[in-house]
Amino acid sequence: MKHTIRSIEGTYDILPQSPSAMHRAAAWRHAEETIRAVLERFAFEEIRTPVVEPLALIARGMGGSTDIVTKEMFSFERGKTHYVLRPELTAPVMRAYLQHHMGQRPGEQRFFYFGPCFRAERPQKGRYRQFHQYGAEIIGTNDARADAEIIACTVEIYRALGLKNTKLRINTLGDAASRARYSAVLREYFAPMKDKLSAASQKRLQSNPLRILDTKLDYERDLVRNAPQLMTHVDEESLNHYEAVKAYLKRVGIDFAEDPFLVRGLDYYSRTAFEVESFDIGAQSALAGGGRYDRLAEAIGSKQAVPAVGFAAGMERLLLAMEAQDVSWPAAAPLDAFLIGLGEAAKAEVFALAFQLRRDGLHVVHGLHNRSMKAQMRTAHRLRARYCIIIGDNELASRQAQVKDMDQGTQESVPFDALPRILFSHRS
RNA sequence: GUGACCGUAGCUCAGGCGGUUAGAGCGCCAGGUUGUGGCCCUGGAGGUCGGGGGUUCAAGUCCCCUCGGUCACCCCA
Repeated sequence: MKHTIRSIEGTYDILPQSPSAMHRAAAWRHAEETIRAVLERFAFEEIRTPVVEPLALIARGMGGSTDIVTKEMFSFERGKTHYVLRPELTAPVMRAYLQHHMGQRPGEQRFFYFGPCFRAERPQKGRYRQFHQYGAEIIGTNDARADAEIIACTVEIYRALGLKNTKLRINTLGDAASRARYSAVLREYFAPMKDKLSAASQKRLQSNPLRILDTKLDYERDLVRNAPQLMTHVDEESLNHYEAVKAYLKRVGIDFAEDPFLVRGLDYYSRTAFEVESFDIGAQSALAGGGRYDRLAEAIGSKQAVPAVGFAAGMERLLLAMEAQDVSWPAAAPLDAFLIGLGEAAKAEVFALAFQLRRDGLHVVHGLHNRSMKAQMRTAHRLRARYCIIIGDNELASRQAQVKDMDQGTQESVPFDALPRILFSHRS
């Protein structure tokens, strides 16, 4: 409680033991392994990109009017280079795709990622300054099946984890042109009632009127309710695309709700937009979100348009939801044996024996403190060791260890070289 | 960035209107067996009461500042 150095605000440690799933390594591993298994069944390939990226990638990729870019970036400069700790992974993945000319590989490209992201927001439940996202992208096709497959994969992961009490909402934003037309219509609609809008929404009127639609302020919702519908301004091709996506989802039995006011916050989205919400994790309820982003590649410098669709999901929120629903994870591998050496010569023997048993594939530990036998037995018990192996002068002389079964309380004499066989035989 | 609540041992928490050596339970360590765990008993270590300043004869307790935590707004995964 003195001036020990602490972790930075909004960051946290994941520990071997913790009552909360989010702070417990075993829960993370279980979630990660399940996620990877599903993603790999969907034929996504893992991609890993740097934690730092050029500022311009994020600023141009996500859009200059987004909150993330204008006030939530951890950025710094050295020399002439402006760096940013990545706030998300879609733009970096697209960057890698373009940089390595991955469009030259056969067919559309399917990637998944997992890693830390950074946003300088005020921490609260489900929101941290360093947080973790996993997600997947299908790059190189505008086929509606790609959209449907991304959405299906997003929810399939929750099914695989046994997560319930979630809701999938979908919408279409139309193409770039229809989105621009609709923005103009909205500006006209809201202009007369400008002074009734919140300060934030008044700014959005200029920068991105669509964002006013998903306001959470009650008095704004009333105004929004009567606003012109996005759907009536969406281009026909996008509407057809949307209908196709919905049909594919129905075909595989994915439940969804259409939400005409669902507008994703990032500028690069067009056409399909979707979000998965949990009702168990507080105000930051979005477990995952995504959509089509056919304009991102050009925004970050590609000469050609590259159609793409993807999702991103939050690990912390997933773990909070798992915890709320008592989703369990496999217990850690049990300890096969705890070795106790009494006397210097025996301790040396135990050290070597432990090494050999580990090489044989057994999970063993021996105490490194010079403590009493009683204390070591107690430790063995607390570590839930299946066996205790005791070696003193007598055992050293006869090359026979005392092997105590910690469940039965029985004890027998076992030759050193028979130890692996005995320990393995009692595994189950 | 804004707001509310909170900050006493490793953990969970007690500490009426300020009063002298700051407590409990659990955990940890040791002893009760010259080489044996769980239960029980005994003892011990561990706190500059988040930090700084102020009021007062006296501050864990009151005031101010500050740093953290939690939750919400906002925004998003």
